Amino acid sequence: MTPPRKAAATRKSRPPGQGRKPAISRQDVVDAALKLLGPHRSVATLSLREVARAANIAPNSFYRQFKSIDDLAVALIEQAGESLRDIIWKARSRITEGESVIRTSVETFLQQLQSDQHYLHLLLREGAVGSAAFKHAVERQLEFFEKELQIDLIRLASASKTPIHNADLVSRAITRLVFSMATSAVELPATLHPKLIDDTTEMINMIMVGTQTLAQSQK
Amino acid sequence: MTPPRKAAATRKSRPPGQGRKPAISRQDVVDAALKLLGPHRSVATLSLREVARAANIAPNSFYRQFKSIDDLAVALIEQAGESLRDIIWKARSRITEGESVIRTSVETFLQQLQSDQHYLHLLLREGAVGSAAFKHAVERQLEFFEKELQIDLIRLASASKTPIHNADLVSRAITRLVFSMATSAVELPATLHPKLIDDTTEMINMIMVGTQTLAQSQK
DNA sequence: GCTATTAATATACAACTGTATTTTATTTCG
DNA sequence: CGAAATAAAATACAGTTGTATATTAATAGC
Repeated sequence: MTPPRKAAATRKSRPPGQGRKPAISRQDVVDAALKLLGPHRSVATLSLREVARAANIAPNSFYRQFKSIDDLAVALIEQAGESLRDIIWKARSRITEGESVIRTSVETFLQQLQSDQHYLHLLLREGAVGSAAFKHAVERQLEFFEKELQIDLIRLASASKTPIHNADLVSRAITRLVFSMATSAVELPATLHPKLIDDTTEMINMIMVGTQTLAQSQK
Repeated sequence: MTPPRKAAATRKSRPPGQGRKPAISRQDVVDAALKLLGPHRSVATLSLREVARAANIAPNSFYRQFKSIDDLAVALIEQAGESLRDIIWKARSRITEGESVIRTSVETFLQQLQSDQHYLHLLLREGAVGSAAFKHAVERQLEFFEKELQIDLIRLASASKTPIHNADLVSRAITRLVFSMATSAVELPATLHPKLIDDTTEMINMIMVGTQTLAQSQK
């Protein structure tokens, strides 16, 4: 379908001198890889030739876009991160009502996971396997998530006069928890998703109550 | 009356009919695979031939011990689970003092991770990639961990008169958190481990305070 | 000793992998 | 146009993979 957003031009567009016009773009290769992947297929199992086949290019043409499969994987992760940031944004815009911030966010997150352009799964599962560059790329995206969450938490705290203790740890813990639970969701039948949402919400709630209690007792 | 019998074989003792004596055991193959693995090598990258080579057997002899590489992987996970249970036991025996239960446990966990017989890493990282059987095996070991933790939590709660709310969710959340943080530890230089222990301890502390506060407010 | 039974190896094969080298196609500029 | 430059494909190669089939080795019971 439509890739969520055009990837920021990581490569500067070369000055169009003379020569043959490129027939395929980096994004074409990424899209081909994405078609191969899915909730149950790991990026580690992709071979260069297979991706090239899916993109309808000769094996060697792959090298013109990426220097290796790992390079491709990193690009995939970065796009997944963008997709994730979209989701956060969506969740935020759905709040504002009198509803529970936590629950709404968790729901949005898991809904997006189901609708699935194969993006999120990469971030969920593959942070601990693969090349160093790959792992680092995943770590970076998670940190973005944590950062944004932390800002939200602080804003929320000052708005509702409920103090917060160690906002950085809170956001980190919540991030880890949500990602871990979401990973389980992928393997679960959809009928159990509501319970998983309940559970996750409750876990986060514990952390929030905990940090608030600690903040008050230290005042 | 019972005739003296030879001690039970390691795994499946096959009825000792006639025929050639086995030269290698399942465990030999597992050990060979373990030597290949390590904190930065995923089980997904093991090939049957490579394992056979490491075990000094012909590729086809592998099939006598395991029906596939996935089968081997499941066996690895189960042994990792046993190792994990040893760690828990060790952590428990180190408590009893007046020290913090949480901190001592987290410390023991991470120390074991460093000393490393390559076992734990499997459980930490690979729960979301690989075959369905493999993922299920990992999930099962994590559930063991959760179960034991839950029992501990309940015992602790009734001993210290501090009530606990949703002990199952608490143990699940803590398990996920610890595993996630431990996964990060593997990639981190050892100098940062103390901070990571501090952080993890604090996160767990938040959850504990949260559940206790909730339990009291609901009384 | 002979034979049945099992264990392990040897050989073979087709498929696939990553990449080096060569060839062809297409475009732009002088 | 023709030359230069670039993109893509074609060809080739050495390596690995999983497994099917056939062969050899060793043991236990008769």
